[in-house]
Amino acid sequence: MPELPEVETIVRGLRRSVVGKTIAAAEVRLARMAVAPSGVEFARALAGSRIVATRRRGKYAVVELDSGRSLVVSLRMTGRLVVTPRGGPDYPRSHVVLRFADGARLHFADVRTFGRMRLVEAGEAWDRDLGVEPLTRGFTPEAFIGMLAGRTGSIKAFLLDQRRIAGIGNIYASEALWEARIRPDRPAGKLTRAAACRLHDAIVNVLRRAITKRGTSVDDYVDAEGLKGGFQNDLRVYGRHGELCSRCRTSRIVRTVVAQRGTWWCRRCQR
DNA sequence: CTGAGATCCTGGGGGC
DNA sequence: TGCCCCCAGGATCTCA
Repeated sequence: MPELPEVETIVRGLRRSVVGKTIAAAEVRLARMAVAPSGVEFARALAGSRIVATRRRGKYAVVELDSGRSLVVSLRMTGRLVVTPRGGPDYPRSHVVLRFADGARLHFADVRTFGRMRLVEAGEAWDRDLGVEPLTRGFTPEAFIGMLAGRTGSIKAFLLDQRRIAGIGNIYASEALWEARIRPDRPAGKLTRAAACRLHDAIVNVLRRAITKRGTSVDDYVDAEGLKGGFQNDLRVYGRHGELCSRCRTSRIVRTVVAQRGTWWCRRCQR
């Protein structure tokens, strides 16, 4: 599942490979893919535009066009944005294709077709419901503590809520909670100050380390070049139920369900 | 406001 | 071993 580090890696790859290119044609091959505006209008609006920048907001990839509009891409679970060279083979399950004037192509491929593409106008507040970016100055320990106050839901659910902090998904929520030694089902508002500070640091650290390793490939994720990430080798709990905890080396990692999501943690280390 | 459940879709894992 | 069934999972919408 592409989360913040994976989308950041994709966006950096796109920055190198497609910024400056002009879209000759856009093709929506699978009609039921959620593309806005729909159908012919989407293709017509993109044709002739030049890509001027790519960036990330939460788990969204943003492709900025010279028209001032932006193409906002949500990859959900299995979405991919992969660039193929002129004359190269087609890409599997490529449901939306941007063909550039130089022959290269940007593929929006998605096995489960949950991904979405949306063309937004200049200045449109498409991200108004997204919370703070965890890797910016605005995400301070004090800000985090303030956000937690009074929240009765689990800290795991809080971390997954994109309206609070944008970009954390199931993998990095589990990893950050392990690093901070906090039970995933603890009520968010009940964390001690010290625990909240540990979690704040853990979130920032795990996301940064994952970006350094170009993201986590546990199932479908690949970057814009079609390459897997490397952070799956650094995961301490996610998907590792039954294995000994690498910190206490006493307790085995368990899998429970918290906030309707599979959650991996160490009963001994995380309180 | 807040939390829970349904929804979408398919590969792959678990169960028999 | 092989086959079939079931279900995870992010965001969004509806409902209590």
